[in-house]
Amino acid sequence: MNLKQLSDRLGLSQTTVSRALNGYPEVSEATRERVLKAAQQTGYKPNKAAQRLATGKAKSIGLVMQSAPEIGGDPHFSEFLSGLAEEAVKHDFHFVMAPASPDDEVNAIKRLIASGYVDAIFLAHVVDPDPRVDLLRSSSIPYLLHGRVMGDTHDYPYLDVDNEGAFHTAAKLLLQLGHKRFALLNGMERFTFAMRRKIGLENALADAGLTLSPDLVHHSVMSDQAGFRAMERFLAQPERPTAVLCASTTLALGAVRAISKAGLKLGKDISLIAHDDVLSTLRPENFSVPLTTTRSSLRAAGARIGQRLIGSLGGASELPQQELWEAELIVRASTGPAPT
Amino acid sequence: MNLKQLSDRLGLSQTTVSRALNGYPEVSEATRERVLKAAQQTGYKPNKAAQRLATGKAKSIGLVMQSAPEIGGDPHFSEFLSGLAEEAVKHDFHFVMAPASPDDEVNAIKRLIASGYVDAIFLAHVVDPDPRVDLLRSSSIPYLLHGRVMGDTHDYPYLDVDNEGAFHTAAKLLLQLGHKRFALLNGMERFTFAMRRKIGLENALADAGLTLSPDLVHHSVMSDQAGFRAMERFLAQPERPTAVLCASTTLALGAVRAISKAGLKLGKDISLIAHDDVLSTLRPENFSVPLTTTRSSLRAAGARIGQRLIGSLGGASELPQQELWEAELIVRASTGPAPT
DNA sequence: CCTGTCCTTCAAAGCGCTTTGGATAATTCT
DNA sequence: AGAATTATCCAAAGCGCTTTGAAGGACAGG
Repeated sequence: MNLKQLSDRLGLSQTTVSRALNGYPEVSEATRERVLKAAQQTGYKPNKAAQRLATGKAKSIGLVMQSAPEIGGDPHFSEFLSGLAEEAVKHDFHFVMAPASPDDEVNAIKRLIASGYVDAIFLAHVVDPDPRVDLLRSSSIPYLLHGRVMGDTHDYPYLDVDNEGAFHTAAKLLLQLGHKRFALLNGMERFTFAMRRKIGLENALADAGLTLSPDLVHHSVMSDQAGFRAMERFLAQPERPTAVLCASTTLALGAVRAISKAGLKLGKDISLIAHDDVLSTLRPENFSVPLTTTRSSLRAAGARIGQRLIGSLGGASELPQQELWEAELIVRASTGPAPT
Repeated sequence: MNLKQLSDRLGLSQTTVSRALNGYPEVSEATRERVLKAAQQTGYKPNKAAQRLATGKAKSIGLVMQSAPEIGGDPHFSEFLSGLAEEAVKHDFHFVMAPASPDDEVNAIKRLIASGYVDAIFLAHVVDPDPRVDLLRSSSIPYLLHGRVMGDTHDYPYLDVDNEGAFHTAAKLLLQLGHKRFALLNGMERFTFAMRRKIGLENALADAGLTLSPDLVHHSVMSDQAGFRAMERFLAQPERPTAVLCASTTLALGAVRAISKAGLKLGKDISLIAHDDVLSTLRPENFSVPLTTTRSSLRAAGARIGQRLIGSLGGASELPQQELWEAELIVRASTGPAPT
């Protein structure tokens, strides 16, 4: 069933039917109702591709999804997506996901833009420098980043968590508790969120006249397994750390396991603070020793990004708009005074 | 840059340019090269919406994503997606994801089909009866299920794991070890995968003249938290179970925590077998006591589904095709003889 | 030199929708 | 009553692509 068939059946023109369906005022209430009813009965749904072609709008936002055999699914990704979806479903938007191998992301974005399938583009996992951001900046399609590049040029729209501040605060708490030897369990080095977290920690240490030993810094994907291995390595050092900052609860899971395996008590022999993205399947308060965390909901970020992206399409101001969310420091049992 | 502009610039007709680009034989090699080069230089990318409108094909597969404020991100979902993406990226396919609230999924599928945006549809989280499956069956769009409805009418294409067999086997192992009192930590009751797992366990017990106590069955979302709570409840029973079957490693995570909190030793006081979807962030071999599991990779299933779906569009046989994957039983340290 | 073939290219129609610029009929104003 | 609005509705163009049917040119054979 298409527009033509529907209008033939009603004895009306396509114009009128289209207008009736889309709420234009130039049709009488009587015919509008007639049209609506017929559309309902016949199950008529407009063809989006045609709509898109005619209007240039399609109520869809595009995102490229990194895909490679060695990259597994990321719970952070789906947590974020569920927030985005929550907002999208309210406005009848959908997503177009273009999978791309890591070295082909720029092209994937180009294709996405040119495809005419999407009204706006979302981008995450910002690196520095980031060619994808440059591309988006020079294109005319609306977009929004989750995260930002390094440096102070803030002429592009983003939403980011204050990662530097979060780890700075966390480190300060540990310093106040008397800790001197710190370790960092971080995400992949190339991501700016990881860079900023490291900087936050380093600055806090510098303020206290301390430095971060390169041997006590680990960068990797954020899996349970990676956390375990890295923590085992840390503990094997001649002078082992008494304070650990951890970029995610999944990493913390492994780290905690390594700690108890070594016979150490969390919150006593060793203190740990993890960043908590509020993953629905893994809560820091449910760890055997509840985790002190810097918290910022990934899902909420997704929802907010959806809101802004969809809002900007509705004709809201086009100004580059930035948003920086502070993470909450939540003290639980995994932190305590430095052992003497 | 569109086709018309490109062809004007080349002094050729749109027809010729289109044919050159799409590899038709009716153009001379000389002009084909000229066209290809120009397309490259100008960065011409065909508009997918127009292509779709003209051909009816769009190299895209659709999926609806359940979204509700109370549903968080699901690591299983993203693990599966990464498999699907792996295959899609090979064939330059993309996904169209329509988020829908749980009570609106049928409509979301209808919209997806009518939208003209997708060539095929993928569906997961099968329930029974499942109106979405009925809809797909009666529509003419190619589709594929991950999972299947209950009953023996197998006239629709699916790929499923033999959940019943997996839990049957797992239960048998525990029975051989002398266990008599079983508990089940399952996924949501409405999903057929959960139903089948329960049946597998019940049948194995029945063969041994045992029954499953309703007090020792728990259905919920598969989160760490849910696993913890349920296991605590199980352990509080007057006669506590000595064997536990667990529908996922995330549930097992919480369950194991409850067990150690109660001062019990896994693999000794209590045995546990979990189903392992091979989530990249949570490996059963890395649990403090490595977990005995029934294993079946979700990511592999995603890749296989992508392969079949994309293949069927390429004109392969349209026969309803079924596939049932056996899960591997992998014995590790979380299972041991029943305590006497 | 003319005709029949093949090779290459093109004009135009069509995919299903929106939207511009009228046209017609109903209503109001003078 | 006739003129000026206003309320409804419509024909046709256009979005960017593919594809059908046909035309023009080159080349061989008669």
